[in-house]
Amino acid sequence: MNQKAKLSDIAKHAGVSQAAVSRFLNGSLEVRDETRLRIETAIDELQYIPNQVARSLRTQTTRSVGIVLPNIENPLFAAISTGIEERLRQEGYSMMVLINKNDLDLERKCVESLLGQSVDGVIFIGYPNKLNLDQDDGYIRKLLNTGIGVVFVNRSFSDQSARAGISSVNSNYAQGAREAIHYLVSGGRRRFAAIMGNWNHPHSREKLLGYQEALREHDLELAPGCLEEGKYDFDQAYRAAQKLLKARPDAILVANDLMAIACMKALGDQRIAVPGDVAVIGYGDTILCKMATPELSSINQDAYQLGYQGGELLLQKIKTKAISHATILLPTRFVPRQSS
Amino acid sequence: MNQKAKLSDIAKHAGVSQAAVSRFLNGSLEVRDETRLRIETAIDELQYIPNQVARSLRTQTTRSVGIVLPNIENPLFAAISTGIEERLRQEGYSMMVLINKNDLDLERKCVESLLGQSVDGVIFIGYPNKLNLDQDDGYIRKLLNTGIGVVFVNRSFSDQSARAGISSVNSNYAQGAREAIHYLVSGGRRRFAAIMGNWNHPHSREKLLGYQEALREHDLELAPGCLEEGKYDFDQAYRAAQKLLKARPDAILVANDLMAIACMKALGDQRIAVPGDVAVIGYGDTILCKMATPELSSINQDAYQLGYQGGELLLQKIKTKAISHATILLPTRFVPRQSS
DNA sequence: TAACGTCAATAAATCGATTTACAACAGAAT
DNA sequence: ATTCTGTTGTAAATCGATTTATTGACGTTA
Repeated sequence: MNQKAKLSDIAKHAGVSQAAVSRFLNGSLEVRDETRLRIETAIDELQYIPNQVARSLRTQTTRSVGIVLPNIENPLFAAISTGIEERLRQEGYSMMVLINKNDLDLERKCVESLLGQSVDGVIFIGYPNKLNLDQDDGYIRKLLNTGIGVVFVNRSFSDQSARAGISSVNSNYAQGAREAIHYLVSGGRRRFAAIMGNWNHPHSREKLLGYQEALREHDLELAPGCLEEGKYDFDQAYRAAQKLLKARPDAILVANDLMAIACMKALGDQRIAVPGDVAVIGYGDTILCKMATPELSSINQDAYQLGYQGGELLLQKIKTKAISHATILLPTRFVPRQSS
Repeated sequence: MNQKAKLSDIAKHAGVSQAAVSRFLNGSLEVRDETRLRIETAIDELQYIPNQVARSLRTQTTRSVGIVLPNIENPLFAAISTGIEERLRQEGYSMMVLINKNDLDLERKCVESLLGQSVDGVIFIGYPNKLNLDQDDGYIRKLLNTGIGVVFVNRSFSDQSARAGISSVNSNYAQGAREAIHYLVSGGRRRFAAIMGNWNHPHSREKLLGYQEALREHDLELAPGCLEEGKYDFDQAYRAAQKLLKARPDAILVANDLMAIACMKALGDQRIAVPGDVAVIGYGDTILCKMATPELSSINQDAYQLGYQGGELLLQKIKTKAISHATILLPTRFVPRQSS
């Protein structure tokens, strides 16, 4: 276990001052060719790697950001994280991943931990399901008060007052939802039903609003008994589909692909043909769509891009120290496949 | 944007020395009740949060570890990461996630970055596909030389000499594979075929060896033309399945669940009944199994536990500074469902 | 009362970088 | 030769905590 070299060792070995080495490393000011050469060989020979901790202490910047999300196993969040990582790595930032398990108390602890670590920014992904409006954003405001950048990706604001200073990237959920309805109606479907996520989940509501709005344009509506809550869970969605069938719909809109597949399974088990008798539309256009039989029509949401843009917004905030905020709304689009 | 309080502010505000505050925070030595009280109120009033960067510089320990993995979107890796995060959070460690994209050069850069950040340990998950044996573990040895803990999770050693000092947690891939064969044979299956991942992928080989070993015990074997490479890809697996059908197998073993579903789709498209004509077995026992129709038999691998144990091993290494290494092999087991 | 031991509090050094203020030295202009 | 400019190098301060060595207060014992 060899001792790691530090900057003063390099300076001594190269016969120059520490400041010279530091300037060389950061390129802030020029150094003479000869000096540069000696420093370079010294760094090479001693295998010097700058100590980022010491650097952070002095510069008050860590080149690291925190990512807070409900869980990594949700493919949507995983894809968003990938996009973020890609953009951040391009600029040499690294990312600390904290999991809030959909629990606001845990999220508060994550934020406190991040405050101690002096990250340069924080990205919140997704919306904690277990939601108490009153306890929400005290810690988020505290975060903002320290002046570090905050970005929401695929997350709505519970409290509008917190919006100040927070940039966000979200999907235009209603848009793709409307497209799907128009497609189905022009294909002759008339009796619509829907399986949504959680009633109080903002994105679930947006999707639903999109469906309803487009239906109204065609003088149609979701009849009573044609709306169920699937809680984003496979088994619950299966049961929800069974209930919906009593209303004899000819098209079922489902808030994500996983539940849509559960729905198709329920239909199959009842010998109901897809798309013959009933069309099924998922949401997210994930890899699951291709796997299903018949292949699942869905609404595409570019998760990677969501993350990439989120990373971009955060970097801008960090670099410009801007107090203002940007709001990006990425498009969604209907992707027809065999199930419709 | 209020200035954050630092330790010296607390000391001044409470009328004590910095050392007293530090001792109070770390509980290393006792402080008088009265002093303790004054410090506590000072911390409370000034909303003090210790600066982890300064602390790290002084103590030479960051309470953070690096996680290096090919990508987050693979459900196996995501589940492993979740297990790691859980165990690390229990001890107050946080995790930096670096993605190597299956590229050893990128992985080297990840490691260099981690060296600069002075993480207390590094966990490598999974095996980089693009593999050049000669260039492999220079940087891993460098990592070991600095004395920080290294743990492999679900990753084999390319170079046995590097094994010294590295702890590892892996699945006993062959075991579950053998179980599956025994089950199928006792169910009357005789003509076996397999779709593996990549030929040179260590885990793929382990699974295959398990299959072959168990087949030999029954005086059976994988006939020529009954082995295809699916590259862990849906479409390739679909084509691989089509080819295999020429050999008229009555059971197909597939190296992961995704490819197994592709295989079932290929069978369905040829009007071959599962499990009537052919049994299909996946690997991983992921959420996909329940989604498939018929539900997919698979071999369970406890990914979360893999990660949790990996975190545990790393923590032990960090705390004891042990040079020795532990090797954990977790069991896998066959889970029969409708497809067999 | 002097001497001693205990215990809590303090002042100052330290971790490894960056950065400020200043010195040294070169070459150009006077 | 002297002064001025502009460049490059240096010493020392700094970031915010921990930790060592030391002091000081207090109680006990001889």
